[in-house]
Amino acid sequence: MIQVVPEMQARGYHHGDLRTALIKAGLALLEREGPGGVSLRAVARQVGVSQAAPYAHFHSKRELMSAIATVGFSRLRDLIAPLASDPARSLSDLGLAYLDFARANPGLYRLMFGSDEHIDMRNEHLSTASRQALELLAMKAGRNGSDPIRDPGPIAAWSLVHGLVMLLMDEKLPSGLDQSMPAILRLLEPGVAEYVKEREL
Amino acid sequence: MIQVVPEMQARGYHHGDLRTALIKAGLALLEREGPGGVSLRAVARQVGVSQAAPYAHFHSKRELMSAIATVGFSRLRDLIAPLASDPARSLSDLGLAYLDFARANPGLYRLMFGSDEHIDMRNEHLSTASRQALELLAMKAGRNGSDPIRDPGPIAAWSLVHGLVMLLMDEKLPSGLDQSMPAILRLLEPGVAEYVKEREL
DNA sequence: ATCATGATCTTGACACTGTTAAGAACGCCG
DNA sequence: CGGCGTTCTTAACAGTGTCAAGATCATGAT
Repeated sequence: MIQVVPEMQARGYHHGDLRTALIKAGLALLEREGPGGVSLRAVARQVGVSQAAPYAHFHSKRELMSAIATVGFSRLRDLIAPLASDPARSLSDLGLAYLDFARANPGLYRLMFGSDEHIDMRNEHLSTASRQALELLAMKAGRNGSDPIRDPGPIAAWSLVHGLVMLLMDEKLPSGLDQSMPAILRLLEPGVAEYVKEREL
Repeated sequence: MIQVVPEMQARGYHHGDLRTALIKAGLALLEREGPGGVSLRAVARQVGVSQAAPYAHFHSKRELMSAIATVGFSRLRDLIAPLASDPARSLSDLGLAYLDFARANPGLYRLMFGSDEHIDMRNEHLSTASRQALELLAMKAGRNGSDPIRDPGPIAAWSLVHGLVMLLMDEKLPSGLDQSMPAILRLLEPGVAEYVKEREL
């Protein structure tokens, strides 16, 4: 027997692929309960191992959560990548796609873009996955060659969408706003155009 | 002796004013550690009472946190109240004041406007304090008589400022943006004006 | 083929958390 | 002065993240 790759052989003392199983179970629990509701022990229970088993693969709960957030950023990148970067409609279209992602994965979004109490942005995999997704997003959203640091346009756009996502998820806004989203997102475009014209960029 | 109000008599078996002392200590701990770092036992320890003492004044930790958030909304209302409601500059000025409040009390802001895992919006005091502050804010920001439900302007404005606050607090944005804030906030005004003109309001 | 080694997993424990029960100490009203 | 309700303490429970010790397994070296 020439090393049968242990796919899906969850029987016996050794699990076989505990690391990814923990991440998958964590993702499920995350969407069901939110970031605060994920407990390492519950994830282990779900997978059918003891409470301390995860520590063979993650130094801490925070590291598991960081791994989960990492797959979140990969998903976001894959979702953004095929979108056209039409400079005219890009802002609101990108905003809608971003919004869809957040509303389809609220727990994951909160984990990725919330406070760093649950994840560790110094984690290498996480920080590169995050950078890749956000740089792609900035590339599709910004005018080519603009300085994303000083340019208020992209910052305002991201803030607007992020704030909208958060307020919607936390139910701080009245319900039934779904068809207003495009109009809300487009409100920024005249201001950005005007800013660009004034600075003659 | 006509009922000497027990101010500041923290000695003996009975504390004297434990309820407000807990709220005050909770506020301090909240700003030092964030909402997730506040523990009922730590607050009790700070005040010098046993772990179960708070339960004479609050049914649960969530109720203490709700009381803390309530003073947060009162503070916000008092801070917004004296501001002029100049319809021309109101949006960005209000936004700057709101932003100042959030950055001066990041833990409190997160508690007030974050997810409802820590506070209970069905709490009567909290919901009225919240409503008062937000209605005042909407009144100062909105055109008089506009329907705040369907009008995308106020929603976009709140979302923009809230998102900006969150991204700044969570250090997702590059540093040194302070002087860009007015420009960022003003980016919404042309779009709102245009929207109003189109609808001929 | 055996064996040692390192990776993986279990059991048991520790300190911490929110919360409740039982009872002690206190202020106040009759 | 006596009872009573409020306030507070101690003790306990289940849950958490984390670590230490040890058991089990897979695999490479001999």
